[in-house]
Amino acid sequence: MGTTPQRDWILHLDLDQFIAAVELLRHPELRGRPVVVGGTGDPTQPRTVAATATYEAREHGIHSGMPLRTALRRCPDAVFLPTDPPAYEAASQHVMAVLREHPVRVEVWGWDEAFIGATTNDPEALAATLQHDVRRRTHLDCSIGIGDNKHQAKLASAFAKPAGIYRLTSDNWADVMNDRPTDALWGIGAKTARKLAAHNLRTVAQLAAADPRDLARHFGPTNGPWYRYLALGKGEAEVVTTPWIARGHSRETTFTHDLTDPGTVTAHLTTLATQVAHDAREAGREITRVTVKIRTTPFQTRTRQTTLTTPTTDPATITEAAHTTLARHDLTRPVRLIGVAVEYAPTTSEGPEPGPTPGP
DNA sequence: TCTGGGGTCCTAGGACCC
DNA sequence: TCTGGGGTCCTAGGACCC
Repeated sequence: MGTTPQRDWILHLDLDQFIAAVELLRHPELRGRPVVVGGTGDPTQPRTVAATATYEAREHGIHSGMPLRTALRRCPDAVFLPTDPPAYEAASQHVMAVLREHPVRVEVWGWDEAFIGATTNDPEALAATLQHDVRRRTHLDCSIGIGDNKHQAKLASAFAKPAGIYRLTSDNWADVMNDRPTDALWGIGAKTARKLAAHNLRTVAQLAAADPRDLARHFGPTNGPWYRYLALGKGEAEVVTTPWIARGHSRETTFTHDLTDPGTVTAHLTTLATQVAHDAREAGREITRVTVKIRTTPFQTRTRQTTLTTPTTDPATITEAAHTTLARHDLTRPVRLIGVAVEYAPTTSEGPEPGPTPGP
């Protein structure tokens, strides 16, 4: 029989409709109905958006990110459920544990995604085995993309939906990708696609053929050449199984009604700063920088930051830094959102790690 | 469609030092 | 007196992703 030699592959597993799927497992009676998950589940609450919507809800034009009030208007019969992050975390961990029982390397990428490194001569057979096992053990469907690197595998899993398997490697990259718009690439969004189009770079093929020096001039020394690298179907191929070490942490709140009283603003800031300091202590991390984010009525967002003289875990120091940073904001307009973000000192065990994005 | 929350990385300009 | 060039750190903003 035809023997294909073993080699390394990157798989990308994407759980289909993850949040909706978890909710439907808990509420089987809702299967087949339009369901929208978001916020506290109250669709009359302003400034709350959908985390996800089932296929039945999508048929009414509802999609994730849409305000719940709009979703309610489009589909008054829809069922609205609150988000339950701990439930999704638990379901995610179950899936990841199932994957790790197989002879593969698993890199968790959020709740509903994972990159999988494997050495095999039949990646489709491996993908099918993983799909069946995840389905059998967790009752969740997933799509799996197969590639030579993470970028290819990630795009392939989208082509595999729903619950399928798709292979996108350097062999078929040009055939599959060349005529697609540049924002089909993982890392190029609407804004960058528009800027590229202004330079007559509309398709993946055009971007791949562009001069890297021109790209560097127009889009920056790192990003410009990186875009072409993406268009050529290249990407990171190393699967990192060690847990991710966070660079920082943040908490923010959008108020259903704008704050106009300065005392209320500072009170909310204290709450957020205390929370963030507590989170950092919980994680055993020292804080080096504090950023205060303010969004005012015409949806204008501003940040001010303070670098601490000494890294600290002391909540009083963090809260005080947040307040002096807030004082540098212009607070003449009603406040829609307050956020506090902190940056962590690198952990002593290892220095700064290379990020998941850009590279050469 | 009046627009969430939590992350990561890059860029550009200015300060400051050698 | 007027000039250079490099390096690093800090700040604010922006883009992208889940």
